[in-house]
Amino acid sequence: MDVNAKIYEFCKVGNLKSAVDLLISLEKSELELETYCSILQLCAKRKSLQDGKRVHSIITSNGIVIEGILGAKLVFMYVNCGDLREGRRIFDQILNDKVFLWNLMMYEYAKIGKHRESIHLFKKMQNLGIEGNSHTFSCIMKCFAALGQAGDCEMAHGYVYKLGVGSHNVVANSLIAAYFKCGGVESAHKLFDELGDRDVISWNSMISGYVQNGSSENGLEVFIQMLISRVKADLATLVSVLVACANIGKLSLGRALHGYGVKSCFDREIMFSNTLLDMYSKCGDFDDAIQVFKKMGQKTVVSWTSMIAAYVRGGLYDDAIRLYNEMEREHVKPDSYTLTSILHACACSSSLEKGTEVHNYIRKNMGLNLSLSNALMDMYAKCGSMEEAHLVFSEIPIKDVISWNTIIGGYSKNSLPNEALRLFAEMQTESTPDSITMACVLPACGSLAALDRGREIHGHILRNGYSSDPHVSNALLDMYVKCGSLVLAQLLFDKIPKKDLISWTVMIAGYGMHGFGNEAIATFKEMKSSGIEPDEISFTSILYACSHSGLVNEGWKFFNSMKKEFNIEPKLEHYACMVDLLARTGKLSEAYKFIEKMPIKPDASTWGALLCGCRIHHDVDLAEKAAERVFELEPENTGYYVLLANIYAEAEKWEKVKKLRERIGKKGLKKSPGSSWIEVKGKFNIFVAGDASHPQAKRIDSLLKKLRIKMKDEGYSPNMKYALINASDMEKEVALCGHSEKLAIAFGILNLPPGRTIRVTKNLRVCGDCHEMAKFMSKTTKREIVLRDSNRFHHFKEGICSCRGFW
DNA sequence: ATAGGGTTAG
Repeated sequence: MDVNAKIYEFCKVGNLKSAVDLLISLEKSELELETYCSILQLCAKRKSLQDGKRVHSIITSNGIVIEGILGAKLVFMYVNCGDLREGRRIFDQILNDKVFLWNLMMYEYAKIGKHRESIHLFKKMQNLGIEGNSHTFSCIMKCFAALGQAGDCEMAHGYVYKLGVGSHNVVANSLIAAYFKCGGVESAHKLFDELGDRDVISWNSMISGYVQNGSSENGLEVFIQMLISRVKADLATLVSVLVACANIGKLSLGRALHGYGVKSCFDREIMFSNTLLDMYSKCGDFDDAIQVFKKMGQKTVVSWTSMIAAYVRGGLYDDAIRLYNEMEREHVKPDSYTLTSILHACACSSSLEKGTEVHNYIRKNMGLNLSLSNALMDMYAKCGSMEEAHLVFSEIPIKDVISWNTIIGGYSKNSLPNEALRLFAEMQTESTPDSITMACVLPACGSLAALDRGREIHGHILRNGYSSDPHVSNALLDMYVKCGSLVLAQLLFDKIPKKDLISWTVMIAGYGMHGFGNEAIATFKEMKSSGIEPDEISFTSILYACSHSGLVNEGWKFFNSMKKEFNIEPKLEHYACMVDLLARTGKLSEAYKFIEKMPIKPDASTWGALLCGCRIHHDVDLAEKAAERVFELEPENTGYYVLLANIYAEAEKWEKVKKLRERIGKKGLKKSPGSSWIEVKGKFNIFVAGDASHPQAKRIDSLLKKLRIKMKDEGYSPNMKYALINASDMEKEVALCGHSEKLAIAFGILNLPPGRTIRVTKNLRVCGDCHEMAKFMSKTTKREIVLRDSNRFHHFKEGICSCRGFW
């Protein structure tokens, strides 16, 4: 038998080894070109680059010119075996006019994402006058779509029709998909309407096109049309329709599709099961999601990730982390989706330890991308670790709006408002803020009481039409409340068309902080009658409101209704509110008994609330009891030692003050000096007690002296009731109280136009002497003074304070 | 005598 025929026979039965062995064993052969072709063909089929290369070198050493069909075969072999570079080298070498080969090269580039190279080849092909066919266009459409160039899609569309291949199903289908990817929904639909012969892929392209363009409803509509047209749904159809169900919560349809899929044996397909699992999870049916997960024969990283995400969605963060650990034990490698999910779980459950572990895993195994960096930042921020968050932020080469929002929101929430505002300013030069940015930065204005800055941002919000976003309007509301402008908050609140639980809670808390207990209660009732159920946070707000206005009976009613009416178990903060309320109103022993009977362990702030009440009502004995518990629980908190020292001082128990000072002396007390600030013309002026470094220090001092004399003349006795213990060294301040809030108010009187409200913010609670003086100042200078201390607001007007002594 | 259109997770 002829050698050619022998090799051909080996190739025909797929015996590549024998074919190649025989070829190698031949001396300078006189094989026919077809023989080389058939053996190259088999190499391509087997993807055996090694054999292909051998054959190639034999061809070259036999001095055969590589051209025509043999050249094409060689290119095909190299491309198929994954050596695109060598394939391209030969492709460029041979003069070729075979459309097939051009298509092949274009496809390969498209496959690896080099869409531009693919289009480049297409243009070259056109220049050479080689006409494309349906394959050419389906490929080129995919490239245009991937680059998102809608104009190109239309151009190609016209071109395709001129050549007369447009009616070809494959081309039409790829055009439909391309239009969807470039946002040309209407063009896609028109094309589909005009398409005479719609196959299952035409329908699938429409369904998935709609779903991916955010109109799942339309996708389902097309699916129904498809059923009516009696086109049989395949796996891809089901996957797209399940995604649509997941997007818009169509659980019952999803279930029906589950049944259909099982009947069609798609439940063996991993893609079907994964999509199904995600559908159940997004529709809130965790039990069925778990069932699908359990029954899956094989699980990919996608399956695990979807299940983890399902737990995260349901707030079961510990379960999510548990499942992640289990996945690791099964040696399934997480990808960036898994990691963002698990980081989110760590963020929401404040698991800094696990979060850091995940960060280390990423560092070691894969490196960061933008979503991962954003998720990491969020995790660190939510765990209160802003240094780490900023480190991640600073290492992101190209930050997106989410990166900025995350870092700004992180600083805002972690009480670093100046950092938040600084980054917000920086963001405006480097990126474009969106509505979420507003909701992230506004709390920073709130915590600084930066009303002017807050107003500026409000302007920005109005100019950009962000006001209808509920997050934004709630953040604005909160900002105005915290900046002391309750009237503006009220106006804004009334204008919110759809008030949610947060809007109501912010308003209730606002009324409470400003001393309008009855308004807070009315608002709470209004909220209930509008059909919104309070949660534990709204109860904290209403209880605080009661305590700031001394409404004992109402407070008890709300506290008791929590469990009875709403089945909400009171937490530490609710107990603390009640202790605060009882203690402030002088029911000290009742407060003490209340703490003793608590079903959960009281913390420092519970006892601290009692201690506070003891100061107001001068009960040294109970104060000592409460203080001992506080010191046990929070030995490092300076404020409580100062508080007890003041209680002793007010009772003139100087020996005890001395002893307390000695006790602290051994520990070494962290200083937290009182400071107050006031915003004038957008600039913050910060004052620290006894600090004379302010440029206007002399003017302020002489104004205060004048006021002090006037106060005396009008019968205000120099106030020795309030013992003044200096927080930094626990020494009695013998001289006149030089507290920061007085300085700031005086500065406001000197620098703000008459009639303008003076808004001062203090980091600690207001001092008694300052409180008295502020009353006087409001009367004698005919100014409204709004003072925010660490606890609440004091509105001074005509010698009266809104707190009516509850502070 | 070789390639093609539609498909899951944040």
